[in-house]
Amino acid sequence: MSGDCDHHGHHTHRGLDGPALGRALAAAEVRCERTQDRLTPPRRRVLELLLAADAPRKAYDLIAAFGETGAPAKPPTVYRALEFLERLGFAHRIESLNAYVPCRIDGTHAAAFLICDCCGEAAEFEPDFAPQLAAARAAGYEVRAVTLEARGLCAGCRA
Amino acid sequence: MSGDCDHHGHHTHRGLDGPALGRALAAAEVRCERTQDRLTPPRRRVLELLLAADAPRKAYDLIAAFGETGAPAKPPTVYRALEFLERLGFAHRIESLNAYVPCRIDGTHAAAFLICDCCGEAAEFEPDFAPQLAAARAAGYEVRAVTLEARGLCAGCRA
DNA sequence: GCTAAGTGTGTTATGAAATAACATAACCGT
DNA sequence: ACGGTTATGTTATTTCATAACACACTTAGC
Repeated sequence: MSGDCDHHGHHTHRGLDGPALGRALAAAEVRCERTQDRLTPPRRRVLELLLAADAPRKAYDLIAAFGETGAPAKPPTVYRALEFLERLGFAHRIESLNAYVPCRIDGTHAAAFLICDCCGEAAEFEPDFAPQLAAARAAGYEVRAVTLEARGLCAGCRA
Repeated sequence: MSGDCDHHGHHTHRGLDGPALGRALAAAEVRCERTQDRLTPPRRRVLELLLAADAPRKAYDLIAAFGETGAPAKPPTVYRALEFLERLGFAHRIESLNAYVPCRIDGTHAAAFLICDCCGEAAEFEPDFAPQLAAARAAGYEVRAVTLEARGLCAGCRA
């Protein structure tokens, strides 16, 4: 599925680097300071890896890439960091991919993705969950978090 | 999360048994005959286990429960059956639970669930994905399947 | 009826994803 | 300094899922 797509050269790199990456990390620092949360080195490193990536990243990819010197991390290090980042809304887990992306929209407990089955890209979009939330309320549910994952083909891979 | 909920005795059993179970299986047979698909013994057995369950069922639970005599199945047997049942719309995988439920609504490639973090129940509801599909189209995506999973508390566990 | 293609199953083994459990260290209010 | 709380390091294990290959069943064409 991911990686199937080498029949086009259409992929814009979404990963951040250099100054843009630094700014994003700095912004995260600021947000954490405000809420008294601690963007510790392992958390910051995992966020950096997510922000720099062009596509959803698997936990074990992050584990392998964790050490700047090439040394891998231990799994709990990365899973704990991911848990923190998700909790604060800096990252999302894409369940149907077992992979993680940095949040690109900043809606805290709701996320929606368009996932291309051909090239593996996952585009986050602003979700309008009004009808679903209404249905949930009608059923007596108190909703705390919602995720939507749509699988299909992106514009580039359809062509 | 699942199983946390013994503070109420409010859970209606949703699992089918006896005649109702037989009718559901017979209906599945008919649907398969129409489309020239084969509801073979292992597929039928896994569907039966799902239909009889009161809650989402894990793959390895199904594996353990597979044999009528207590003998477990081999993992591929069950995973293949689940793949078939999902493909035909008889079952859904709930990604955030790594678990499976029988389809209770019969909308083929869309599914939406309200999942109670307290008691583990997963209620399927009729999804209205119009706003999300519109957003996808606007982004140039061709959507093939959508799933939505809302986590929270069911009416019983809120009380 | 034979046979070849396609589909489904049985089986062994392995790979991938996530967490349990416990020890150690850093932070922070008093 | 102290004790509570939060975070990390480390080992090991558990849970989830699939690869690979042999065998069996169905079925369409001959």
